[in-house]
Amino acid sequence: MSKSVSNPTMKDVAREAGVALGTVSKVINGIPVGDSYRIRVEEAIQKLNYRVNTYAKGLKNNKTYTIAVLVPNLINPFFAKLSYYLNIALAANGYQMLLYSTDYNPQLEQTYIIMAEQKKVDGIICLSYNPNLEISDGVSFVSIDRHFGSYPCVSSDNYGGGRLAAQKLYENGCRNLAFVRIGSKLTSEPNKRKDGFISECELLGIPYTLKIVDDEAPYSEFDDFLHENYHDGRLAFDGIFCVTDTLAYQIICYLQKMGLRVPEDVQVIGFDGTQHLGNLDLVCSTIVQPVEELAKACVNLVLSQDASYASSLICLPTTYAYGGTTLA
Amino acid sequence: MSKSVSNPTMKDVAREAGVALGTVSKVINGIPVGDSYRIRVEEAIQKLNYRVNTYAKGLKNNKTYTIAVLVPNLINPFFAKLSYYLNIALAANGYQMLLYSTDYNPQLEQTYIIMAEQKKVDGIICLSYNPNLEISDGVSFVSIDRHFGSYPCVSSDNYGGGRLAAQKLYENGCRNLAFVRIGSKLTSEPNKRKDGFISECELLGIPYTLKIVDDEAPYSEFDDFLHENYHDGRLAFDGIFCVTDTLAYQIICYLQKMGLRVPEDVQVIGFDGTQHLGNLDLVCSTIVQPVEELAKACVNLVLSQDASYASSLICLPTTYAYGGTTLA
DNA sequence: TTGTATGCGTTATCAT
DNA sequence: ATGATAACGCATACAA
Repeated sequence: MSKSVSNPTMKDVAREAGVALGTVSKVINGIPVGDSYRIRVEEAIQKLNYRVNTYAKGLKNNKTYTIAVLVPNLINPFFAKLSYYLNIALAANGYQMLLYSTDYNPQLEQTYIIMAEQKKVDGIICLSYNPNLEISDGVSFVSIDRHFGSYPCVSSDNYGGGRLAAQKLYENGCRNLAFVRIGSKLTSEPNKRKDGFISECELLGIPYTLKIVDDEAPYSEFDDFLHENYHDGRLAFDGIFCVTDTLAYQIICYLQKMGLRVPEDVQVIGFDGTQHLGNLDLVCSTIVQPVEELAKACVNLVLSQDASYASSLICLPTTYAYGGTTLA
Repeated sequence: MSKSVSNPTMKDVAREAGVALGTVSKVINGIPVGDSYRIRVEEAIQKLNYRVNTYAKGLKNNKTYTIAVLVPNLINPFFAKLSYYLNIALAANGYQMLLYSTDYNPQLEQTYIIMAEQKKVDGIICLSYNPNLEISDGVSFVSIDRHFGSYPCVSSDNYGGGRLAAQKLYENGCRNLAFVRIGSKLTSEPNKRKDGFISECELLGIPYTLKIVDDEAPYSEFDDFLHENYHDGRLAFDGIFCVTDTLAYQIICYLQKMGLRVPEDVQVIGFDGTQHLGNLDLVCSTIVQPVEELAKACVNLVLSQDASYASSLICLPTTYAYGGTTLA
């Protein structure tokens, strides 16, 4: 009985305005109706504070104007920033965002994919390292940073970024480099940071050392690594490329504890472009991922059901930014 | 025709299994049916890769298992962390999260509220400073940090946090304090940080200075403020309480540029408990907001339609954490 | 131009 | 225990 009070429907609006159901629908969807009708309907909508029920609408249209976004978490500033720009890019296109935080848990990822499909989202944007994700046919799916079956993938130019890092260290006078990463063995786009780095080192003809530790290993392994390469007050390297800014931050702490000065004794470059507290200084000199453009690319892809993008890899250019841990 | 291929419905499952529609529904909802039936239905579901359409379900049940979350952005680590824990707390209750980033734009906030209502979410959790937000009757609404009409509000114990800051500075030997904030004039819970601070200073009988600058003012006003209180190589204060960690970070930069040592010459306390890069060291000594508990409280409130919580204010205790910018 | 009737996928109320 | 059917709120093809 009080149904009409708590949740007015189109029927209530029609009754209030004294018109037929179809007329109300037309007014709502901007289909021309007689002015006097339109005004009466609009007044009734105001009066009842009517809101269209997007569930009923979606049921009819098979369109929900909702995109699911799966990220590992929102604690990592890169994921947070990405989610933020995804939200904005989606909103600009009239879409809303269902956010799922997966904590890198493959089972959870699969669960969320299914939930999203059940919600009949118009597409899924997903940052996952899980190679076995199952996505139902016909779902518009875009992957970030990991190439997935026949789905399009958006990523920074990690290879180019790796080269750029080596090049910048070289330009700043480094002649003996190290690359450090904590690393998933899964093939994913960020792995190419190493490849690009190596390629550039060899092009430049300078020696380099790699230190890649297991996903589960403690950070202290890096401390050990540094000490192993520290003799007579000098580090074996004069430049270190870290696979992320977070790692760079750690490495810098270790270096400072060893009494080494950054950048005077060792220069350090990270990757991501992370800023302190979200919008202040850079954490370190870094290869910046174009997060806003990544987000836009994802949204464009997921919304354009253009099959010609299937299997394609969209690589966006990275840039170098000085953040105090290199000479320039 | 190929409808059944792209998006199988319960009807398709029923046909495939050779049972009636109602039987399928029962299997899906765990209502007991004959074993042989259940198995046939389950097989058909597998075979067709059937997914319930939550829109149709929501239409029937008036329940969507979706909560809308409105935050200003995900760039600020506090908001990001809050959203993260909200997501987790919601998931733990079987709810999904529609995230809206408002950029402090009141018009956008209102638009998103309406969108959320149209999506027939089961509730809204909102961090907004907009005093004029309109929420439809019957919508479960929880506010964070700002008390709103007759809706429940969840917040840290900002008053207690302010007192705690003054107290800790005093314990560490400070005898002349300053409070700085960049501040909305809107009444909101965080304003109580100042009140608590003042109250504690007066209790302790120590002098204090307030510097509250306009929302729109540049940060450099703080630099000016510091210089105005800097004479003969000494700052007038020996302890500064900053309304957020972000501001504390800035203040510390200014102090260091002036050649002052933190914490030897001046001690600084922030508010929030922000960590560098999301999960590493604290930015500064700080009053920590219990973000995870805040999130849980919001979720409990928004899900429990208990009217007795109307207008109530849930204040969660803050704690002090040493972060290197105080003596202890 | 306006009103009526049907169906979207699901659940729940009935008979069977 | 199972199967047929109405209803949820909306859009649309069609009739008036």
